[in-house]
Amino acid sequence: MVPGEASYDSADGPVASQLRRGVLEYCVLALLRDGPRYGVELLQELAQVQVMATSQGTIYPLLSRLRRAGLAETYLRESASGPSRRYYTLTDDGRRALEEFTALWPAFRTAVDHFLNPGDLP
Amino acid sequence: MVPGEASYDSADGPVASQLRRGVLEYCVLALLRDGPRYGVELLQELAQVQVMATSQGTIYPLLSRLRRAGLAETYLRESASGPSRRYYTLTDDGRRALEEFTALWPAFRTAVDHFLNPGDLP
DNA sequence: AACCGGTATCTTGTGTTGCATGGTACCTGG
DNA sequence: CCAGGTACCATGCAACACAAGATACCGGTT
Repeated sequence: MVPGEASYDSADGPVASQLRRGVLEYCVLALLRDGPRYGVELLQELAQVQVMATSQGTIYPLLSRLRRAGLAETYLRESASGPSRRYYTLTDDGRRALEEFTALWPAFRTAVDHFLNPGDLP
Repeated sequence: MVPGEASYDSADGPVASQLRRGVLEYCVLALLRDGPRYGVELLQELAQVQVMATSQGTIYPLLSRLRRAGLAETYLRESASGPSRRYYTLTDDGRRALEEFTALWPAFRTAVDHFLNPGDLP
């Protein structure tokens, strides 16, 4: 069985799924900026904003990528109730990647708005 | 040779490339909403907004998908200078898909802003 | 002790998608 | 007639979200 999926499942259409592509990674980096987090915890925090809700099958490969890419480091810590948790923290490279995205996002956001709403000249 | 690539090429990092995923399709639909367009013309209009600039290797498969999915229809029209152009127009399904995205986009936009900027309560 | 539900991590396989690369064809001007 | 611009399309690859499944630790109940 795969617990925790019933509550945190995405459950929205493929449009939102495609939107999450390439953005989810940086939302996770942003969450790590505020302190160490572990997998299921990240799932819960993402699910608080409906459109970002995702599943374990997405978050764990993503976290593995972050670690392989040197954007995050991990350590194990015992839990009061349940198995050990693997906490993720940002590296300097991770912080730089987040800043790169933060710098690019406004332009992208504006671009999509521009195409969606016809007629908006500076 | 592949002309037109030198000017309309993306030429930005992989971050922007990942951002375009799943959004490019709807930007194209939005452009088609304002009237029929053909491939190279779409490339030029997308390139006007730096971060959306893409290449023919992206736009033609995308347009084929739109047609197969029934979101767009096409017709051929001769050009005054050059080979015939394949113009794309929106179908009713295409208009619906665009509306679906338009309805979802603000929530998504806000969500990313929310994660990037810590501390923003309503 | 044995069992079970909850918590937690990880792997595998699939489908979609942006992109690089390359190929084909049409038209005009020198 | 042939070089260059315009335009379309196909192939192959890599990245990513997701579904589905496997494994394992814990505490409380039977």
